[in-house]
Amino acid sequence: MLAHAQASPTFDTARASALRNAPAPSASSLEGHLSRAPLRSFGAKEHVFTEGDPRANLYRLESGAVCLYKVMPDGRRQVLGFAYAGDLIGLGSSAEHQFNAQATKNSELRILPWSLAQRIARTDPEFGFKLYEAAAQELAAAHDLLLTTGQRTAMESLAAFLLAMARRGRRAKDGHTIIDLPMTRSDIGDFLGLTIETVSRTFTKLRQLKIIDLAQCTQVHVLDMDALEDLAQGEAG
Amino acid sequence: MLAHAQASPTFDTARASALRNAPAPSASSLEGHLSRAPLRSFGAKEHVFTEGDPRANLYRLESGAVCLYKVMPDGRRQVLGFAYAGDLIGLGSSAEHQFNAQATKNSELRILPWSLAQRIARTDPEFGFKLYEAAAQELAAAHDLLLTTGQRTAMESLAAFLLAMARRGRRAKDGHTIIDLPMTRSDIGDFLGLTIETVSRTFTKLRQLKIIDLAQCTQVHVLDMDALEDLAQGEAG
DNA sequence: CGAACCATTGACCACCTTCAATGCGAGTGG
DNA sequence: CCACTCGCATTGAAGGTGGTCAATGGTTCG
Repeated sequence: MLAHAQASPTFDTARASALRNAPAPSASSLEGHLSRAPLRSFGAKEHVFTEGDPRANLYRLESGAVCLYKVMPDGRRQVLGFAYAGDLIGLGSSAEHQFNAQATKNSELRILPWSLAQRIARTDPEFGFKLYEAAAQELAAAHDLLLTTGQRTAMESLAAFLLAMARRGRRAKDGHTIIDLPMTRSDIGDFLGLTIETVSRTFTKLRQLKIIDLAQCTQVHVLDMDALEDLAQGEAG
Repeated sequence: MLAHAQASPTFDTARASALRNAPAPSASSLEGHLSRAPLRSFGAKEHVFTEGDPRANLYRLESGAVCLYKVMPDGRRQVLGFAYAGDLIGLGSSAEHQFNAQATKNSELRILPWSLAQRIARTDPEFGFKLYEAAAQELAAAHDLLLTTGQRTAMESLAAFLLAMARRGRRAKDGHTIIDLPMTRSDIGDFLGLTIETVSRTFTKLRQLKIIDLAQCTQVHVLDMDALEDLAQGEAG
């Protein structure tokens, strides 16, 4: 019998936390090169790149937030994740980007041309391995999201999502956690594979269950963290 | 206005094709080390590793097929992908495996301890970059699957899945493609986020629409490839 | 031959979507 | 200052897609 370890509902969209968690805090080669790379600003709603663009650069988000998504011909959208400060953007193996990256607010990114990156990778053994760790981190996040879109109900999805956001926000106040949601209901819906109406209704249900409280629609107070965790794992009715 | 490039319904589960497509056919370092790594056999239904196991080894599948999946506490299962000969298994950034890998038939895998891999990566610049490319390839597959589980209908999902399988099988006969499905309806369902009943019913509908024909339940004849492609992109009723 | 597993089909129903109306807040211009 | 608009969130009603439960048939294996 297979020992089913708990599937952790992390959605850890921290794309380069492998980097941040590096055992050696001495500036890694990737870190070193990136910190010297030129900085560019993007306005809210501006695209860093779109699907089909040549994959010319590796980016690191310095400030702001970026939404990664795919679209179908009829406009249906799947959000793949959100990037925050410190995250690498533009990892991939093909010649062209396979998804879109759009700043959700004013953002600053460091830009490292892939041509240069490949040159570095050829001489610096650590560099390629750092890239690998960042990609593997993203892969784990994608796998977590797959569990949600494929198996979880709307309630379970939103609970798992809120837990993941709580884990990166972690602003505690008078006992219970406060979560800031720097994205719209539409972003959340397209992330979880739900409509905005379902997202909104599920927020309402969570409020009625006294599990969360909504100060504004962008700020969630977690009243019962245990219940939220049970919900995310499908252990509640 | 954003130029919406066609979202390619690939599901390219070929995990290490970055490797196979390497421009230099000269044995890469990864290739070289792996070809010298010890070989181990796994019987059908045997697990290569399970979620929570220490991530001790990097594997390459030499023959057979391996199913990668996550499970929820109540038994719901999400298949993340299928690995075939040549694919790398066991990529990740955490200390423990975050999903299960189960041989679906008798399989042989080469085993390279991560401790050794990290030592190689420290000296061989190409090695880490190859790992990165393999991880990025898997990431793209996961993103494609997300589009399916998150946005596509059952019909669209199955069409996209069949197209992806056709792309890797490609056995043509008297004009139309033949697809072999080396997995059960349950595997397909858990992959696409559907139940086996829905998968079965959707196969039946595709047959009634004269888009496919089912010789056996494991062999699909594609009668109308264009219609299948339209379906996968949501461009048909 | 029986057992076990898998696939198919049917009936029913629940969850989520769709369509629609309302409310709310920010930004803009009269 | 206020009316207007626009975008976003919420809520309601109706409908459909896919899930659940159940029965049947086919295939493989012991």
